[in-house]
Amino acid sequence: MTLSSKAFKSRILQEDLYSIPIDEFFKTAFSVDCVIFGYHEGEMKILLIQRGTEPFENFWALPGDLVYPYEDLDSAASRVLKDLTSLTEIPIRQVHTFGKVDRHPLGRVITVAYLALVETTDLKPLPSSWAKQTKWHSLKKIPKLAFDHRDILDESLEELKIMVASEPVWSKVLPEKFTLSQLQRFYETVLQKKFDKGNFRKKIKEMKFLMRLDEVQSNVSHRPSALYTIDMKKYQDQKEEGFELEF
Amino acid sequence: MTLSSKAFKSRILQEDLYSIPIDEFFKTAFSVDCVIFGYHEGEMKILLIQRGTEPFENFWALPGDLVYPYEDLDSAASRVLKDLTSLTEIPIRQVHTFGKVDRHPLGRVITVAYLALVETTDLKPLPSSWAKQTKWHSLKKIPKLAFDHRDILDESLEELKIMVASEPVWSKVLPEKFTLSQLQRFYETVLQKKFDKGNFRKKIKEMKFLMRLDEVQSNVSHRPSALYTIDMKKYQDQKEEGFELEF
DNA sequence: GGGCTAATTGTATAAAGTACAAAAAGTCCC
DNA sequence: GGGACTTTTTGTACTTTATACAATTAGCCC
Repeated sequence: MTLSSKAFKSRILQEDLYSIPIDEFFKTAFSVDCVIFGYHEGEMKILLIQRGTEPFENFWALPGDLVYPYEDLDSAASRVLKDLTSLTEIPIRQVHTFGKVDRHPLGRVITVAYLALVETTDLKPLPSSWAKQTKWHSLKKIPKLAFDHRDILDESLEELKIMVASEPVWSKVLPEKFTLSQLQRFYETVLQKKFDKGNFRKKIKEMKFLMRLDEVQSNVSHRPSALYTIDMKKYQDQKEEGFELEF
Repeated sequence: MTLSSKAFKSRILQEDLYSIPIDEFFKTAFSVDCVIFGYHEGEMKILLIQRGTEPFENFWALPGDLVYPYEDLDSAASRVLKDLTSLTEIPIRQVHTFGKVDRHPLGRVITVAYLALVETTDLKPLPSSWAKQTKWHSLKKIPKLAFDHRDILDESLEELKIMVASEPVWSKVLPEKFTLSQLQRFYETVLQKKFDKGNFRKKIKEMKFLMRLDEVQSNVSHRPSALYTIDMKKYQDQKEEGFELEF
């Protein structure tokens, strides 16, 4: 990273190959967009910002930002998430890169989509110069979005559905100690599908890192449920063998 | 796409937010790299080029190129594939985007990885100023690769394994009319796993777009096999319902 | 025709998935 | 304290799917 801009550009390009002027290659901007899913008690939402500038002024859009020159892609996505929710330590997942020439009306902007799953309540609204407001929207009632953000959202939701089969993505949205009914409700919300109670718990127990505690719910007007938690060590083990449930 | 470079840059950036000089954002280059799998009769290979320039001169690397200013991402990947193999109409699949700050020793280069699957024999070697040679390498004997290309290869192979469960990716590497044994051999090669003959054909027939023809092999010194082909219309139908086999 | 090889079909068993019911353990209310 | 109520938890009978393996078939070769 010590070359001058000009030297870097011409060496990267191996210039003799191209008749296009070098600088044309560097009019492309690179951004990340985050699909931040918010889950709370059977409701899935998504965090959107309302744009404060053209293009698409006043439209709702996925939060995103340009990638800084000395910033890893993943870090950029984590930064966007943190700026909006103050949350760190949230796992994020790259979904897809969207690079159609005309996806941004002002010029060439290639964007890498990331997804994250957090508790809905964790939001600290943080309007800024580029966003009039920030708001959770129910997944069932998404407004028309700016750019190709609707495609990005759809693809991210598909990815989330795939992820729940092999990863405890719910670890950040369920309480530290949770019941199997809470877990079932999460799966039913994500996959939009009802499960039989008995059969669900048979299946979910193939996740051997589910640890039953010697503790039960209190203050519920019915038989109290046993509480479970994740054994992260056992999860790592099972992850290495590779496992995947079918729902 | 009508703004001047300067106007575009500053508007994209919504400049008041940043203390980093605008031009710093445009020293990032982005490229596509193609993992071109070549299959032929039970052997899986991969197409590599030997670099003719620094960095990593003489190292083997995945073929790739910068994305042109007015070129879709997918088109860039198709172009790289076509330049090397003369093949068009080959489906390609985006795998992942690699964007670590230090992945390229000369500067910031973000690369989007694509995979394609073609017949090994289709190669037309095409050395150029940036590549000393182009060669198929057996998947079992990959040399040390330039940059982070080994990671890219590994991830693409995983993606290919996932794809064969729900897509007839083999349509371009098996003859137009093929036998179920040829198909089984393909799956065994990709998944590195042997299957029982009878059970494999029971399972594979869940792909309802497999059409048995009224035609058999000839000139084989054993019972001739029935020939099959793909019914693309039925494939589209089944694709919409969504299906996925387990291997 | 008999031998050879791989294709194709079938079958018996094991494992997994599904639907449904019974028993258990709390609270609530009288 | 006892019965009603609710949800958890366990179990069971049944169906479907997966697995291992054997029997039959259809061509070529000699």
